[in-house]
Amino acid sequence: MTTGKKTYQNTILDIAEALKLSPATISRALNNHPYVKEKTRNDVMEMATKLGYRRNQMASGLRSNKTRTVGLIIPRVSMFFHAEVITSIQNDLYKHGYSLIICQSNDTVSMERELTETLYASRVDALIVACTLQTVDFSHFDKFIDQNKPVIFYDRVPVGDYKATFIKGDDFEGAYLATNHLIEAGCKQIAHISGPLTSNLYQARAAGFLKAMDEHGLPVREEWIFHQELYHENAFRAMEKMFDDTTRPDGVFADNDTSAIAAIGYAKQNGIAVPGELKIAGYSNDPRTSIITPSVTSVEQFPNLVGKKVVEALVELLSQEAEGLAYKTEPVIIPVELIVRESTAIN
Amino acid sequence: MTTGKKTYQNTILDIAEALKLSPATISRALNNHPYVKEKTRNDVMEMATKLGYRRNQMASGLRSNKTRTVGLIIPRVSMFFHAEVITSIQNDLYKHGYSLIICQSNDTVSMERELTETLYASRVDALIVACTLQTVDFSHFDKFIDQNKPVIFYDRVPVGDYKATFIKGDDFEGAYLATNHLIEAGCKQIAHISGPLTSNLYQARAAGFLKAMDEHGLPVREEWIFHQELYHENAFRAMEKMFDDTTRPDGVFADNDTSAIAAIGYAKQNGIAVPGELKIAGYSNDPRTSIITPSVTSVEQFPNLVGKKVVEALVELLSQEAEGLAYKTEPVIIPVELIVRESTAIN
DNA sequence: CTAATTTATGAAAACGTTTTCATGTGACTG
DNA sequence: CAGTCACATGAAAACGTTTTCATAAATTAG
Repeated sequence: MTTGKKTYQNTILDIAEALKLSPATISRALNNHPYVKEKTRNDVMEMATKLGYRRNQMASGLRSNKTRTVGLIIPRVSMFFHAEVITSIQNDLYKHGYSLIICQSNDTVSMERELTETLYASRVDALIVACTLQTVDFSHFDKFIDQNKPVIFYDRVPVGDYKATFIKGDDFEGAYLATNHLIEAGCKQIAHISGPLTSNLYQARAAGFLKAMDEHGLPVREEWIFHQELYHENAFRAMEKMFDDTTRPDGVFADNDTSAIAAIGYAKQNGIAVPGELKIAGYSNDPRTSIITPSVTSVEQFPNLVGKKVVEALVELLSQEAEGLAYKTEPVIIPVELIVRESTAIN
Repeated sequence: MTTGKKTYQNTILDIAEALKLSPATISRALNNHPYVKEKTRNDVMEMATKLGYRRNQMASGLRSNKTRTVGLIIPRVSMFFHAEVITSIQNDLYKHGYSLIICQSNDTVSMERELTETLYASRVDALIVACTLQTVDFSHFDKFIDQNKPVIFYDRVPVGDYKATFIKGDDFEGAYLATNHLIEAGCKQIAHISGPLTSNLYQARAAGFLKAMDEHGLPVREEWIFHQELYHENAFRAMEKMFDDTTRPDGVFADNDTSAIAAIGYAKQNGIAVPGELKIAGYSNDPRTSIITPSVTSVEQFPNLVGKKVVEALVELLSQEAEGLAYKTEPVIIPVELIVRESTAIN
């Protein structure tokens, strides 16, 4: 090798030089600009692949102020529902030429804040967020909103007004369906293991639960309504409390499947027959629900559909761009479906 | 507002102007360059937060040829093992100031190729890969290797020599332990539901299985060794084949838990007692294994440890950088542990 | 007290694109 | 056939940093 040129890293200038054209033309050819001759475009494309050229996103992003990258903040990738949503989002987004930076807040507000900053520094074109259960102040997202960069919330969304796009499940309906189903299966004394009321999810589910109870004129026992982090141990302890009494529930509606599974576990350990003495329903249709014995009735949330809708909205917002309004005024509501299994069978 | 300046997007120049300093000094202050007065640094920091300044990664990356971003390619985020690994990687990486771009190959080679190109275009500083089960040609990663950018493979790694860093589980040992355990529990006729032999994983596990069988002088029936995609239906069909015969296996070692669970399902449907007539062991210690009845013996792979080791190696490689060799010559082997449950209990 | 060195800052170039503006074709219009 | 207009290209500026080089100020050495 005589000319001591750099070994790899081919740029637009290398193509320009090779073809005796200006870098401007190369750029235009690569970006499908209309004013470039068919032949020129072909030449450029050919030379580009020949030289193994790859656009430098840094340079491109700096100049055009677009990164073709979207940031995603979720509590944890290892939660079944979110894992499915991500898979769907990432695959769909890729088809539209966008990359995804996935970040986990570990369900803490401070981390969510930091990540928002980091993603802002990376100048992502948009943000997709399933926020923390404790997030009630959303000002850390203002930076994006102010710059007209779309922010899409899914599943866990801000309550109240906010200049962002909302894609959410029909949590009210889900809870209503499940509770109704328990009642129709014969339950008269139903407990509700729910999450923190800071989140829209559990507000809606609590309401759905109460509506069903109310419609059937069933009394609601305050001590049987739990608002707590939906961990296995918490649910187990809730069960202990409920059953440490002479009047016992004959139905439990849990706001996630981990809690429902914990309830099943408690029942097994204490010789309580499910569904004979106690019926249990969960939420999310986690794969575990169909495997455990007895299998657990649960509410399907269609994570793939959620992902699809998120990307749909995003692509629309990113394409119109200039025309103000970087958000959709109406929330998209994803339907739910009750999957009935053994844990709520009629005796 | 009289001066029609841009509303947000504060840059280093804005700080410079506000403090009557040059942009160079601001940059140095922000990057902890030694030659900057204590007071100056403080002033800069203060003004930076006051103006809500955030470094523009595009510009920074373009100039310094560093993005502080790492690319990750995995088959699917929704696989339990990988979800756990990602969580661990992402959290650890974040502590070192790196972001992660997560991509899914959907376990297809062509997608893996494309994603590698995309991540190259984004000029990520390094690549973490759990490759496809069918990836036998690794030339698409050469672009990174040639430019001395670290490539770290975990779990599914290239067989043979390749200038990259390997973090892998002790698959041979895992299979050996599981098979041994089945034998010691009394099994004499053991089947093996394994994955495609293109992958290092299943080569090693096949070998471990055979070693254990051999050591105990047990015969291996060719028709009971399956190399196939490890899906539920495939495993179910394998079970049908095995049990459609007069001589039936009394033990099944499956290379993942989905297959083991399918085996349990088949046994349940056909009235075969587990562990009475048939003992079953799986691989990965998926949460489902401890929930199903009977619970399934499985091999724990310590995904968190895998993630930790990946980041450890990466940070080391990225820090030495200049000193050639962007890979570790010795693979890191993550130990495994057999988790014994009901499905292999002695009768 | 001067010379050499270290510390602190600024000016300006550089990174690889995209985009505005200018310019030159050739084709169409009236 | 002159004037307008769509097409095709190039020159050069711009994006916001980092970094090299130069220089000034402060410190140390001799």
